[in-house]
Amino acid sequence: MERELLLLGLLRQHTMHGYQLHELIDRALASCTDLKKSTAYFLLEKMEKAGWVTQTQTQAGKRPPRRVYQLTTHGEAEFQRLLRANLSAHTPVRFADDIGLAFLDALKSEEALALLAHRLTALTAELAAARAAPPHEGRLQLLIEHQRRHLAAEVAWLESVIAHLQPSPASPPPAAPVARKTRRA
Amino acid sequence: MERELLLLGLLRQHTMHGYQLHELIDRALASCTDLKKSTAYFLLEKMEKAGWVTQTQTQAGKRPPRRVYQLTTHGEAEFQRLLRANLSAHTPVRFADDIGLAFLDALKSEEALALLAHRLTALTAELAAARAAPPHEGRLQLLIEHQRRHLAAEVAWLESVIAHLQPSPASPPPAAPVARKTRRA
DNA sequence: TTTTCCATGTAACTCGTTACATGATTTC
DNA sequence: GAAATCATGTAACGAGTTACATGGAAAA
Repeated sequence: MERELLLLGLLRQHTMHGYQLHELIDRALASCTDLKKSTAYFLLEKMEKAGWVTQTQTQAGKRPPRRVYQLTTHGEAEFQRLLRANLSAHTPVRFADDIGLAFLDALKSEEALALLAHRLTALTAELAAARAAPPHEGRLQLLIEHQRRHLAAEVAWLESVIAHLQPSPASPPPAAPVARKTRRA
Repeated sequence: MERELLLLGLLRQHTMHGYQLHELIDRALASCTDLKKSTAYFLLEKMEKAGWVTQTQTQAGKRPPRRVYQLTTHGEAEFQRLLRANLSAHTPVRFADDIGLAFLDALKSEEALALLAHRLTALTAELAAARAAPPHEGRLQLLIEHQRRHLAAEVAWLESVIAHLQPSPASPPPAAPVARKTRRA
């Protein structure tokens, strides 16, 4: 529901059309969240059907008319509801790219280190990008700040993993896939 | 692909059936990742079709036969491929529950604080749970450790947000859908 | 004049979850 | 004898992405 919340929250401040919303999110919030164009359009349509927003066409030359959206009273109520739900709950974070760490020993430690070094580069670049982003108005700054803190912590973490990985030797696969005899109940 | 990687990695160590895999993940890795039963079964079937694993039935009384899976050579190759991809890349993390923070000003600060306090409770509980989890073998411990570190950082972050939120007064909705006199940019 | 930007949309697809169904077996 | 556990599955749905299609306007 957080995408709906985002759209409603933005629309609450200014009426906007889909392209505009997508662009705003893509520019200002790229480091924190993302919302594909198709998703934005889809969601806006859905919210209109649900009566959360209304739509007003404004023509500009002969291009596709802008569908400018505006919150309804019902939409405002939904916003309040979603906001409270969002603020009061914590959504656990899953680190998809941690899974590989569980199987580090499947690789020679040199290679593992090289791969993690590569990851560290990517991570550092992301942190740099997040730091480079211009300051944002009001509470938006909170999100950016959070992301920065988080990324910095991730860099530190990854560096420590790499550091602790140095002294271990190579280990070949533990249980070969060809093995036949092995059976377990 | 990280779910496939996880299954392959576990199957590489011991041959196992779906129920067993799900249980292992649900018990040992609950704080780091999750994998629903249906997903596990589905993935195993998919991987079998793809030739990454083979399946051996073992009957136990009259219950549904255990389908015990084992890596093939092809599966081992895939595992290696997925592992490298996983280790070398960084997957950006999105904090879904940050969105609400952007719109904190839509609520009276008392209420915002109460909601965030509620979130903090949930977060603290999660941290406690992560800390309570028993130590795990080998590299698995890395994941647990990461999650713990992360959660601790999140607690600190949330506490700082709450602390900085204290001194600000109430602010009514900035641009009401019904159109009031009050407007702010 | 060619590229980029504006502005919309649709269809197919992937991934994963929910909810349901089955039936033996062990535990209380 | 009831409840939890073992062990499998299926069907429907939901959310979101990808890739595609359209066409005028502005900028290079």
